[in-house]
Amino acid sequence: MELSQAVTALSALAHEGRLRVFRELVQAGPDGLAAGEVSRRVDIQPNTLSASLAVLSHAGLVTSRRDGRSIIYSAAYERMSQVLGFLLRDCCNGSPEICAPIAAILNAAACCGGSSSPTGV
Amino acid sequence: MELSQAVTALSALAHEGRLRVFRELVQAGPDGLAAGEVSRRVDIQPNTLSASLAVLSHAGLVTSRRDGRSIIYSAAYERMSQVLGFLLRDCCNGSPEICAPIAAILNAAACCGGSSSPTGV
DNA sequence: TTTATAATTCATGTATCGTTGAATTATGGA
DNA sequence: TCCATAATTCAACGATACATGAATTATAAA
Repeated sequence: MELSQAVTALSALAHEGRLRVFRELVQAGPDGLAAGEVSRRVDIQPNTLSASLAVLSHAGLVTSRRDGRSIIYSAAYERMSQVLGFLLRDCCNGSPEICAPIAAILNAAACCGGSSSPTGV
Repeated sequence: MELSQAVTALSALAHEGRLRVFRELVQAGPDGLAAGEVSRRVDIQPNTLSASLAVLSHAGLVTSRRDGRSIIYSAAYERMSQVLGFLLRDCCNGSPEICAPIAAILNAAACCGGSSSPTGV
């Protein structure tokens, strides 16, 4: 991932409405949600939401597919992990002990990061 | 971490110059760098850099201390991990298998996340 | 005290972003 | 075909963010 791509993704998330939308999709899981359903859940007008989804989509953070009259949006989990990986890259250059706690917090937040041993922190 | 704090942090990082500055500090380690040294390394004018560092500082992503005529800036590793954790929270609600790859990438990026077994991915 | 260095603050002009109402496109059902 | 629903696009106005040059504060050395 390049710097400009990371900036685009971070910019997309650096907005209250868009961050709420993104997290709603992240929590919704891989099946995603119709735009109208997102609009109702986060209480954002359809046209405003459409602009927000366009920004997230342009940043590669969500994908979409049509289903009848609805358009279903889903979080792009892989892209999200690339962005987070970019922020962490070389984080402990020269002093590995610094970012060990970071890895621990991330393992805890990613509820399925059970591949790491809790005691190893 | 609250939504508004996350937005503030993401906004601070959603800028090419500031992101370069932040990563430079992340890679520099806990000892940090003097503002002037950062200015030289990322090739940004002192006054512009000062504004960037102020934004990062306000977002809690860097800390500073005076040393003689210099002011030393350091990355706030804990804050960074809080932000990343916020983005990941509840990411696999209902389908844990989805975010397993995310945890794997993060463990790889955080070079010291060696507590997880590579084969466990 | 005077001078030089390090960094910040301030004012300003420009550019970009974000929301909204109205109009438009696309699909499904009567 | 005609109508209703779902979502997007467009134009426009207001607000916010950015970079820069000049001035200011803080520290150290002569």
